[in-house]
Amino acid sequence: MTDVTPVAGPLRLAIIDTDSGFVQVLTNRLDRLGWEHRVLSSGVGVDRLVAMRLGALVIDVAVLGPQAWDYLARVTAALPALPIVVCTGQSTVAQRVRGLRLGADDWLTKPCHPEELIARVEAVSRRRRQGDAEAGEAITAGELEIRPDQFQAFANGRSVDLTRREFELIALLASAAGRVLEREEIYQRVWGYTMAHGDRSVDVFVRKLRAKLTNASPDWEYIHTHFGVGYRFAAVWAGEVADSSDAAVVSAHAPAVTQAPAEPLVPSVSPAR
Amino acid sequence: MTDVTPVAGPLRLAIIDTDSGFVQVLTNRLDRLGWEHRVLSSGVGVDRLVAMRLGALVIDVAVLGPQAWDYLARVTAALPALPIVVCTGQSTVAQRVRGLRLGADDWLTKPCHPEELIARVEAVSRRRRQGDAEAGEAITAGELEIRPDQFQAFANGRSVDLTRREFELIALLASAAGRVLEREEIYQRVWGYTMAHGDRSVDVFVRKLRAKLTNASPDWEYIHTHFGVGYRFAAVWAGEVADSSDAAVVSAHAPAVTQAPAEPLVPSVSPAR
DNA sequence: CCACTTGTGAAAATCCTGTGTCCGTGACCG
DNA sequence: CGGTCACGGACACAGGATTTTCACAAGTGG
Repeated sequence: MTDVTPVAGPLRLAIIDTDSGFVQVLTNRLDRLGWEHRVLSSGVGVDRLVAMRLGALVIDVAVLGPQAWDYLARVTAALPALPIVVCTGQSTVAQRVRGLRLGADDWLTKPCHPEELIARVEAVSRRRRQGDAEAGEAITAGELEIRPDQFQAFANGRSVDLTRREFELIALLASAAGRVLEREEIYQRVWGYTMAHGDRSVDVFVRKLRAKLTNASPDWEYIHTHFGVGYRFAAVWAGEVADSSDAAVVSAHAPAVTQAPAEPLVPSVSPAR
Repeated sequence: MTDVTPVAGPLRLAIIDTDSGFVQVLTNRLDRLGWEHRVLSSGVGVDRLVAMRLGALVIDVAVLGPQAWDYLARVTAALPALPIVVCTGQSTVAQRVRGLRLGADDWLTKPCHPEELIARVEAVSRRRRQGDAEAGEAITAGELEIRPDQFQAFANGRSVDLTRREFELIALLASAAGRVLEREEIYQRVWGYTMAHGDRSVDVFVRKLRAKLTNASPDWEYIHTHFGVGYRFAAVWAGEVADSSDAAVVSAHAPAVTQAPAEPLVPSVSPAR
């Protein structure tokens, strides 16, 4: 059996710390692991953090002084999905509890071994990724095949020519296995940070996706809108549209019948090769 | 400032430890928090753990002796979604790294403050819920199935075509499992803010719901009015109503627990009971 | 019978999503 | 270095879908 759930791949992480000795040792280790990293000597704006598209953040709250709590709160508010490991000197139980409650995922006391820090970052990241479909497994639904290994979807063997964002969006929806996903959740998991009020990005990308999908696989509908909620992925055959008769009949009282045929079509996951 | 993502509610957790003093202090604190807990003095079979439907597991690997690693591996293999916090005495960096790589989410060294342990359990659980499908389980009553993952209710497999508010209302009522809910409370929990005096929104939505439900499942009544109080959800068979009298009387007052299986508590929400 | 509550139907006010267009950025190319 | 292009993101608008509000009718309890 699988004994260890490996972290999918090298992480990109930022380290906010000024302890040069510690940072030196740590970055050496990270280099050997092939992890991208960036060392910051002070709290940078949340916007900057967002732009870095981090996989995890390691932070010594001592660097931030009295504003540490506030900073931590702002980061976790803007990037709820970002794993945060606090690694700092002596601290009281109350401080640790406060940090953890504010959204930190782990709190490690210096001096500490870089290997342990890395293991903790991995442990936290592992949790975050879980829930997403295992990377590397193709998802098939209708005429569509979504291949994470290629960052691309195919319809009848031909590439749908999705951009990165488009691919991530369709992959997320498809991996949700028929569940309705709210815009907030979609945004947070694809874009990585909290959606600003009134942001229509998700809608816009859904439109782009639908356009490309309709083009590549005209007889199927894949992304369904749930008014006031969000979107749901499901492959539905839409080749024969009998709009003339039956639709009119029930339109007055039974609007539900629109999707009468056994709809709960869940995408099937097939093992990647 | 402010928002600390709170753990949704009390967790159910198991503690594998033999240190009676520590366990005593910890369980006291847990009781005050209202968390369900169970103390085990040795590693129980993985099947037993599965049956407990835990929200988290706290474990002192010292209790397990040399088989600790193997046990940890088996647990994480069987319950990859279960948050695990190791809380044990002195350990080496290598041991901690091994434990974390094996799937433990956190590793805390005794002696430790129960509050910190709790904060760490919360931190880990917070992550888990984020990744996991946070949608609760479906609720079934009469011909009706309420599916939180779809933001929709189904009657005999067909969608009832509820709007978001309608869905939230029926979901709230149904999850109250037969309790009468006052309008104020309903409004507060569905709309999110306090009801203005004279607002009839709840009534209006109940009416819309009844219309759609009657349409989708004519032989059942689901929402019952309690004059001067509020509404109550309960599936009641109303197919053949003997017009005489007794039948009507019964339907009006009977507790009518045609609910799903027998669960005194909420019908069926995921890990909670 | 009176004072209140709740059920109804429809109009009015809002909110939501689909769509088209425009703009800044960064990669690529001549 | 300037021009082009693909992309991601920001708006604005329009057509619907949904939610609120209102005025009344109907029902309940004392």
